[in-house]
Amino acid sequence: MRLFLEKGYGSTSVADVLRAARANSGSLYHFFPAKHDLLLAVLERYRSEIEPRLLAPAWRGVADPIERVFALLRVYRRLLVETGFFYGCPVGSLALEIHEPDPAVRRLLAANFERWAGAVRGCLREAGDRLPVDADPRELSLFVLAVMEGAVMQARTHRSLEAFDASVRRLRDYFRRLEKGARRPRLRPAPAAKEKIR
Amino acid sequence: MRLFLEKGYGSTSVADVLRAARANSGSLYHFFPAKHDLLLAVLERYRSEIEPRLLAPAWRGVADPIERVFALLRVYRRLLVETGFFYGCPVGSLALEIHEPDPAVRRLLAANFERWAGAVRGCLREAGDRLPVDADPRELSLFVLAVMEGAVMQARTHRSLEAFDASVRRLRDYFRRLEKGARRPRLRPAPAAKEKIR
DNA sequence: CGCTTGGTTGATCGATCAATCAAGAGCCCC
DNA sequence: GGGGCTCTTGATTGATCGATCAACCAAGCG
Repeated sequence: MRLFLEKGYGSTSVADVLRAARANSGSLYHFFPAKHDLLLAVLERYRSEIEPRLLAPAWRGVADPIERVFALLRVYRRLLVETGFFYGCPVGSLALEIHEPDPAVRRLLAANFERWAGAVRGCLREAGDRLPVDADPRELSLFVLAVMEGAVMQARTHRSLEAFDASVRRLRDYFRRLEKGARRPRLRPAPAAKEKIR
Repeated sequence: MRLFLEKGYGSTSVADVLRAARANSGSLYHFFPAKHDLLLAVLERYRSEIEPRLLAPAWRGVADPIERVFALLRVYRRLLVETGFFYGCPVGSLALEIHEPDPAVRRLLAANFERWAGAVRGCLREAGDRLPVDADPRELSLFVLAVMEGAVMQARTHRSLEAFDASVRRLRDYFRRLEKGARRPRLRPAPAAKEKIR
């Protein structure tokens, strides 16, 4: 996982993996028939770790569903800073590196995106009527993912947070305007009869 | 350019280039000291072609500056469709593939982003007071680039336009709300005293 | 005609690539 | 103690990688 994140899939040789894992080629190939299966395993693990290793820490102490979206973005910001713009979103990097139309790999990349966006979607749904009815949570979640990936890409390229911070700020502005626009239908600020979905 | 776009830099062998160009290795290395310089030349050409080969056709017949932003996004949408989600943004793909901190390559990638975002920024400045004063054109242009790159990434991964269209729709919604919010200060629709910057 | 310059040819280099394989090690059950 | 199983060892394979090189070619010039 570390090597694919740092050097990408194609530029990581099996010898690199063997050295880092202090294993012999025979052992590796006993469990993974080909290098390709290593990528599949990495992508599966990323997917399974999105919830416990990414979302859970990011949302610790953050109850507000919309704030959670930005808390998630803050994790990527911190990752960029702490690694000197070396690590970005591993899934995004692999998604653009893999050009071959391998169905299994693409399905796993899509599953990673789907879980990420699905989590954001959950937040937006939880936000309920704070957002306008025409702000489809599904659309919005895909939009947030696009902004994150594009922002991380620019940050890594420029080795600067400017584009990242600018993008997050504009996204924040959008959400502010969405919330302001949603308050039109019901003007009563009373939180008493707030119906709970689910 | 075609090979780097289709297979990426690392997965394109010099032999691939030689075959496609019907040249011999000696000839290639006479002009390009190393494969690395091939990448530099490609990135320089991309940068110089942004204006004539991307912006000019995209904006033909589109006068409205804000519409031009979305006309630009439409080019990427068409590219995705016409190539069956094979081609995306070449600069974005290379930006995420190149992990080594090569200064020359990174500078050229950044220059490509800068020119793209700069063009969008020009549109936004031209839009003038149709946008709120607090909507910094620089921030907005980086935001638009992030959305484009993230949207293309998702489209290629899912082999579907859903995330792309959703992202563009949300960006459109954002601009609509920005325009609506900007109309507050000056309510007169008279275009007479419109001062022209530069 | 000889000589220079700019470019071409394609075999060849050592390194590295992903992947293989025969041999053996450790362990459990009988 | 011995068979059977899982897993490890590491040398080795053939292909491919980026890059080099001496030889060659054609146009230009005096």
